[in-house]
Amino acid sequence: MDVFDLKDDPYLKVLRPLVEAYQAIFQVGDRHIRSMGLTPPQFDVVAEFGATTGMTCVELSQATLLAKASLTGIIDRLEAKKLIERKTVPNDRRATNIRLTRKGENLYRKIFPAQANLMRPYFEQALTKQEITALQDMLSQLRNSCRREPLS
Amino acid sequence: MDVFDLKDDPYLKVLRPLVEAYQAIFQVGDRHIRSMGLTPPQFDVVAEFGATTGMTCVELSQATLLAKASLTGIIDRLEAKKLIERKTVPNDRRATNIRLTRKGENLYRKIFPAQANLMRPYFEQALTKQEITALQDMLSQLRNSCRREPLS
DNA sequence: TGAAAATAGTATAAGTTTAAACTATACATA
DNA sequence: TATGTATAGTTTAAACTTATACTATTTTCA
Repeated sequence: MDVFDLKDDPYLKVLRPLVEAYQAIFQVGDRHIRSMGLTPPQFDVVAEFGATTGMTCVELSQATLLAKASLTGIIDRLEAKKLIERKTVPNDRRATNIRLTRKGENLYRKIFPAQANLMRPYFEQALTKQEITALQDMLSQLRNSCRREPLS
Repeated sequence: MDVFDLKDDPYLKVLRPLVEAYQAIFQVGDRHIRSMGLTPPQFDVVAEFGATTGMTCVELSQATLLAKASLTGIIDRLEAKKLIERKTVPNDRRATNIRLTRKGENLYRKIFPAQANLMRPYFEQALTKQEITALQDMLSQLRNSCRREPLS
């Protein structure tokens, strides 16, 4: 076990601000999403379909960062609300094409811009354009580092 | 609804890197935590008790950022593992003092430094000291902004 | 070709999250 | 002091997450 001053530990320094920012951001957004009758993961799915003509479950999983196993239930409930539909894929009987219904598209056109408009001021009042770019870069660095094996 | 180029939207620019970094960081840490027989929230609770002589449920909730209602079950399971114990508080019969058992302290002394040592290299290889400080500041800004009402 | 390996989607179980309501106790103040 | 209000912790129900395993298909390649 290394000798290390915990007050200077980069992990411990970033962890709490990261969790607090993450929670605060989603607390604002989630309240709005729930008021529209969706749960946050359900919104993620609807939001992802934007201009597309549908995706398979695996593609949707990659796009939304939701686990494949979680999607089964989320899609079930969106289907029950008649917001999306599952269709068979011609050349692969394992796969499913999932897409918005007419009703789902209407909801998308309403809820997605509203969500972006709701969140934008919180970001604009907190950070300059340069800071946004810097933040974006540092978070990407961190993500890449954690996906690689560590040096030591 | 504002006219706005979505490609420049600070919210949309930061959101995905934030979620990806968050997931990648916790994916590394969580694997380690589970290998020690704890779930991530259970680890958070054990880690929080460090040098303390115990806390109430509300204090623990503030310290760990876990919801009060979630803590009931988490504490139940940690108590079943004999890692923490609930004791009554002298002057307030509503409150409960929660603290590590001997067994829980031993686990804490082992698992907390191990976790910090595991995560440190990923952060050190991703960001300089200055960047760590900048990241910390920007995340705090964002948190504060989201906790305030928006300007507009 | 035909068996092994990979893939798509679903199922399962344990644990967590959220919002909401509820119980018991403490506090405030009229 | 009585009564309303706040607080601590728990409970409930619905949805989600994770790891794991399973079914049905497709792909690979010996």
